[in-house]
Amino acid sequence: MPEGHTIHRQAREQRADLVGHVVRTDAVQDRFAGAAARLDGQVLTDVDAYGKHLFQTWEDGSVVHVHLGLYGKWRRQPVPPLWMVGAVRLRLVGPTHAWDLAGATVCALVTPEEQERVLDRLGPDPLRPDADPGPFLAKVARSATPIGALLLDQAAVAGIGNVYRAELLFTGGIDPRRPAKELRPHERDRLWTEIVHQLGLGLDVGHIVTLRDDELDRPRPEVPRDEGLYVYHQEACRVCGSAIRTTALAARRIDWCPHCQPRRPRRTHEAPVAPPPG
DNA sequence: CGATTATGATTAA
DNA sequence: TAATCCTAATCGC
Repeated sequence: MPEGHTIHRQAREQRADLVGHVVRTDAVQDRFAGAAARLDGQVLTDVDAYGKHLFQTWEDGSVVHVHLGLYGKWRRQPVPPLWMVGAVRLRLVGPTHAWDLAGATVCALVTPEEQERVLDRLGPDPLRPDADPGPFLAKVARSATPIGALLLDQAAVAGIGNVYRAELLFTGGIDPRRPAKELRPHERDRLWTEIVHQLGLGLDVGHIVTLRDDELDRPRPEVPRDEGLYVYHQEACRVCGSAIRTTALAARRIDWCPHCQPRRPRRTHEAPVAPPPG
């Protein structure tokens, strides 16, 4: 179940396996049979990821657009491919490895213009080196939407999913229910830094692992946990032990620590206390 | 073996 | 907000 880091990882692996090679295709599901037949025997010239969207560019200029959605999966196996799991919609067979696609929300043959239209709808992708945080920061500063909902809006920032939004707000120390525009400038900037850092870590490691700065140089505490997460589907906060709270935001569950993510930003330096009147 | 849940997103109401 | 697309793992009976 993929967020942006997964898609970028798969794009990287497909580039290594398939780009520059003649690819044989095979479509098990009828709905994509025609497209697959057209691609069969062509050289795959590029694979690239934007947010959660994957684009494969082929020799004749056509583009395969894939969005895995909630259930979609790419499966990689050696050549010749021996097994087939589920309803495989598209099979790409390269010189050494084959890639099977199943369950994707989107698998379509598009033109470069249609690809551009998809990209136009996306906010900056933190996993792309040229990502410009400007539009994201401006949206946060302007929007009354809860920040926890805005992080799932792919037009605001591309590639964040339900696990990352919860974890990023934890490492950023922000209550997900706070209206975006009420974040302080340093919290906005910090949030973008966290997004770039944590998704980049996920891309390198191959799965979601969030790390707060203060734990970077420290062995992680031996607390039972799923996949090294701070709050998502956790019962107690790994840092302070508080009971994790859960609610729905943008129609998805979100978990947060009421102590590490206070509703009001905690002041680094307490304001001078005014002498009591009278 | 059926019900439930899931790292997504669009469309209709 | 709800229904829908569609796959797979997990859990309860």
